Amino acid sequence: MSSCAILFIMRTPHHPQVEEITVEGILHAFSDPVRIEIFANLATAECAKNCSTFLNIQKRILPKSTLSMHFRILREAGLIRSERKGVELINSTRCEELQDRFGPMIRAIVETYVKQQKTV
Amino acid sequence: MSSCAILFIMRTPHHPQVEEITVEGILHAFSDPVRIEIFANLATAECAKNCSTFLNIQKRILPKSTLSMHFRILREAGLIRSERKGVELINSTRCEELQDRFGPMIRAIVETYVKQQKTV
DNA sequence: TTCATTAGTTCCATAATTCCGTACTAGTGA
DNA sequence: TCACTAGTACGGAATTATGGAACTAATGAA
Repeated sequence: MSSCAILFIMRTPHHPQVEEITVEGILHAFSDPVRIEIFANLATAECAKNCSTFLNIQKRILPKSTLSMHFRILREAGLIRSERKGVELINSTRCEELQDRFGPMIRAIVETYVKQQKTV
Repeated sequence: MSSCAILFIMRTPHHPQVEEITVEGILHAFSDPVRIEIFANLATAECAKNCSTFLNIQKRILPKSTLSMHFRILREAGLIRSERKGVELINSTRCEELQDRFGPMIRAIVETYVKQQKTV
């Protein structure tokens, strides 16, 4: 049973319950330029995206392991959902679930960030 | 002239121009529980407060040097203004200056944080 | 003056995080 | 079975945070 749990670590990554999500956790996740860029991109995108979409981000190439870490932090903060589809991990925001408690805050952050990026 | 500048380092701490302030900087400043607590407290307070007001915060006693660093980060992110008044440093938010570019975001963050603290 | 006191800052050694190269696992398709 | 692709785990290097001790700057009393 425990070996089974270990086997599944790479299959279904852990997502916190909505009640476990905190403002501090969200703000820490957003405190990195790469992560807020990823989230803003996912939030304004038409469809979910895999991790490798972001290997090129903010004018530099990120190592896979670094990118993996950024996705883990966004996931553990409760901001995104990652689902395995074949060999890929498909990422989307959890905006609907977060709407009640964090909706206005997250929307304001993303809007302000996107507006800033346009002017720079 | 340069020695004069050095002399004044401990008198008037540096505050960035509004144009220099960034979303990432603000979110990094807010990513620490102590700092968001300080800012929320200043934002909802009737009057400006000195640093030592916060030596006791979040159920623990902070060393002066740590507190000093937290204020510096809030200041350098452009979130607060610190003005010397005698032996004290009087801190207040820069909400009015920030209103145009960051008002809605900061308000949403503080509101969400304050609401969370009430329920916990 | 000089001394004591208070409020913050700076310095620096240690602790904790983050970053990233390498080796790995898991799924797919030939 | 093998090669390939997508992503994770591990561990050391680089960076950042923490906090004690020594410091500066203002004030007020003797």
